[in-house]
Amino acid sequence: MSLPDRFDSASEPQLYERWVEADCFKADAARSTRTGGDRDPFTIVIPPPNVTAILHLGHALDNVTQDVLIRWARMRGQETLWMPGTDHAGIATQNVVEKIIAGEGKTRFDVGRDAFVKRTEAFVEETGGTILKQLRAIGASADWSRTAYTFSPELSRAVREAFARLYEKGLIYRGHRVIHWCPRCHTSLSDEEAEFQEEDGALYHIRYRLSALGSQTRAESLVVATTRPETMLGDVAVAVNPKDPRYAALVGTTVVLPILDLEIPIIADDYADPAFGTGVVKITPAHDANDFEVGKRHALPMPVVIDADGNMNAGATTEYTRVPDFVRGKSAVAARDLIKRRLKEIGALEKTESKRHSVRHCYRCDTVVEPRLSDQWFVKMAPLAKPALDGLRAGAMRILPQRWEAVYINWLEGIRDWNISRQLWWGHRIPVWYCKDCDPPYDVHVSRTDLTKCPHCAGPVRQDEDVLDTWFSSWLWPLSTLGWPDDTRDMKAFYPTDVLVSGPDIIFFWVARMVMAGYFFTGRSPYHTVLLHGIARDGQGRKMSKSLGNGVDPMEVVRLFGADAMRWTLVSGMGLGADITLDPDDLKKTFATGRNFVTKLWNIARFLLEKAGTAPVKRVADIPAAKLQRVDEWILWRLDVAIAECDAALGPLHPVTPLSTTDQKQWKPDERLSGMRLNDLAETARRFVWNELADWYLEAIKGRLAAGGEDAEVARAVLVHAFDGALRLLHPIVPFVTEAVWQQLPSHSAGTFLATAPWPAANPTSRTKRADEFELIREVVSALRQIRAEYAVPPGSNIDAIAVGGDGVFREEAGMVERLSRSSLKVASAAPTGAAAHAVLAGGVSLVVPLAGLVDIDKECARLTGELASVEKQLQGLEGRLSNEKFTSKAPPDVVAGERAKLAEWTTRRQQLRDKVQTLCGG
RNA sequence: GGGCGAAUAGCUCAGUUGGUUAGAGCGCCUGCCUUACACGCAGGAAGUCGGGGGUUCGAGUCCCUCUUCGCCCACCA
Repeated sequence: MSLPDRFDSASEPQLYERWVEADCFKADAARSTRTGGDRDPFTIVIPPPNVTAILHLGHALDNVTQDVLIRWARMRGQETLWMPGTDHAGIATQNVVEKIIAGEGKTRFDVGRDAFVKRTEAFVEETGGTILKQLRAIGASADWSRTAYTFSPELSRAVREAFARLYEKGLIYRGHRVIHWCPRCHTSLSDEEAEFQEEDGALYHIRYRLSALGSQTRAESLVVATTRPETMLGDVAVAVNPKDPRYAALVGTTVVLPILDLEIPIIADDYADPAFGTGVVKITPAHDANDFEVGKRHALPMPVVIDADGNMNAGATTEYTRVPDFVRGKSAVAARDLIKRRLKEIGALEKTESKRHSVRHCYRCDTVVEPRLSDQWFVKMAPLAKPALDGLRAGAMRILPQRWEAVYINWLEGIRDWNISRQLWWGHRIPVWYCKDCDPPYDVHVSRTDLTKCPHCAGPVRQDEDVLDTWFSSWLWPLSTLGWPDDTRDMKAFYPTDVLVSGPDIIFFWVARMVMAGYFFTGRSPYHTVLLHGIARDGQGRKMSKSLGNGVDPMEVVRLFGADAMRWTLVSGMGLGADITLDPDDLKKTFATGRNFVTKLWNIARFLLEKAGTAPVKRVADIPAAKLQRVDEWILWRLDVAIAECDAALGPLHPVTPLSTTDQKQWKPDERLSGMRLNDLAETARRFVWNELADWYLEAIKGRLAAGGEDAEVARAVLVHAFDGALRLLHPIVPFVTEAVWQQLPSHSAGTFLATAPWPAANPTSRTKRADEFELIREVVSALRQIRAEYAVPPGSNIDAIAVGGDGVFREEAGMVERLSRSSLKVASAAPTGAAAHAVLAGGVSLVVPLAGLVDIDKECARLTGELASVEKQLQGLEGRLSNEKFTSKAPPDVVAGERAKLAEWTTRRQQLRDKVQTLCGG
């Protein structure tokens, strides 16, 4: 039996198919302990990618992280569900289709609503879901039989139910106020969707002439500062602070709005900050959220001067008189220049100064958003935020890295109502019908089913034209994908879910809102752990993005090196929550780590199959301890160390301490920060399989395997066991190569998969005296190799080395030393020689290598002396601490005991070093 | 205006509650095509842990401060 030279990554899809055919990824609600089954559930819902998206590195990073956790949980014997699906992505998808239509010289309005929606459906049908296929290619072990879609009939039902319940509880209302409006997308946006960007702008100081000429002693004009002079056409007042003595006398009088020559009042309002500029602020209620509030307080008119396209016009229902001909129809940006020029001409422009300020942009198309007065549906958020805050504080949920908890808390504490109306066509139509014939309060009807006539007067009804914010369906995702609002088996078996993996950029959009929805609709947090990872950056540290074209294409990486190589590189290179930098210009170098590692695993398997064969092996547990060699005990011990460290890296699957306030569990403070360190898992497993199993164990048993007989059987059994254990630890990260190799092991039984094989358990007692002895042997061998390399002892010639240790402890291992160094190293005699000796000492066994003529004694002495000094220093510290009353009385007893033990250990070490220095340096 | 993060070997990054001589991968140097692997093996060089101050027996780790870069939040007229 032999394998090809390299793992063929082109075989990954076939492996994937076999998992799917064997239903390895399918979750069974009946097996969940919550429905009377015998396995604890473990659930992750995927952050649904946009249905038309194609896989980029950010997705890869996010989904590989989830897959590692999912595969780990599955091996831990959990009833594991990874819920896959896509998001209809209202605004994003609509934009894509609009762009296509634009290529035909048309707008969506030319096409018409019904035809446009049909067209978008067809587009999604045709191009959608590509990303799900790509997720398979990177090994994502999701339960595809449950694939969900936010716009499916089932999930749409959940959306309506959620809307109706919130409305019935008074948490959804229609609001008339200034919202963020994207003139390009032609829709309103939530606060979160209108992102700030720093820009260079200007602050224009405009002089408003006082019309109250009665008070002759005052200056006859006021100066207001604005970054948006074009909005002055919509000014209805200027405001000063009521406490500002400079203007107290002017309150109640009027100023003349330049250009329009309209008289507008001077009002007093706390909103005006005396310390800012001149302390006078112009009030444009229709085009500024703050001004709108002021306008409401003072019952001011709210003339609209900028239309839905962002041009200088009023809405159809408003008078045009405020927009003069010279700017009418011009864009706001163009109007700014024209207004500026006109103000200058009439001497009303006092001055212009440059100013850096933040301007809101549409998060989907980057257009500058326009504050706009309109009617929208809002969700009242404060009542929803409360339980989400309490839940985090009670430990029902944790966020890793923990620093994001402050961000989450800060946002929820200052939460504002959520505008959920979008003036789009692609999305869930708002389930509200209006009846013209009824009098209020019967004019608005929220319904779970489509209405064709008014439930009160049976007259004709008209459905709200708007659709819901995409995130209004997303925030229900952990519920809706499991069948909510019905009390389904999946809901019972898998809700609440366990971990949510995402990027910190959507904490507000999605993560926190899902928690709010979870508490509101079910009384429970939808998950107990939020794991936030970093973002992918290019070689220059720039965020990878489509627009910059600086991204690494994961599918290209898969094609070149295989999914495992990519997964390994990502997982091992990513600290908890840290960004990862990958150079898109040198994929070979960037992914060398993963590619090399996969090949190494493959080659260990080749060795095993060629040298140890495929004949059945004994279970290690059935081998009498006396038959084990030192190195066997050593590698078994090292395996247990690796398992324990991997377990520590991943932490607990879920919290176990009951939380009295709900039926959920809570994280205890000490476990709250533990686990989820996937890079530690990778590093620990790599060290074991490469630096211990391959570098030492494999080399050590070559002779034994070749010799055959009973001892060869022992070595075979231990080798298979140790490698099997390593493959289990590694499988969550590199599922393909480990599965391929694992199925070739002599211990494999037909029809079983590593994907569903049990996670190994560490035996805490496997460290033996003989295992420790092998540690010493490693040290000795390393020392000899060092000498050989440093002094260029030719491979063919001998080093006269002497083993000391009384009972010939090293005799059998000496042969191994010879093999390991691949030279003719000989153990010559059993007595130490001369003062010129380099000693490796430990545990009462020592080996002395005479170095006459080889070692630079001075150099070695300097090294030893330095080491001694540092040991002395450490001892001094320990002694100081232990003689400190405060420490010994206040520190926990086990800590003190630990320090005492350390002191003893270090004292011994100091003595050994002193002896060495004495011997070697003669003083 | 407020807050957060980053700065550790040539490069990309680990470094959990302070504690042995600060680690890994890639790159580099030396020697090896040794029958699993040159995508490899053995050995090696390379770090004032951003600067300064402080706490401590002991600081990459804790405190203060400064510098540079990045991110988030805010009614930045």
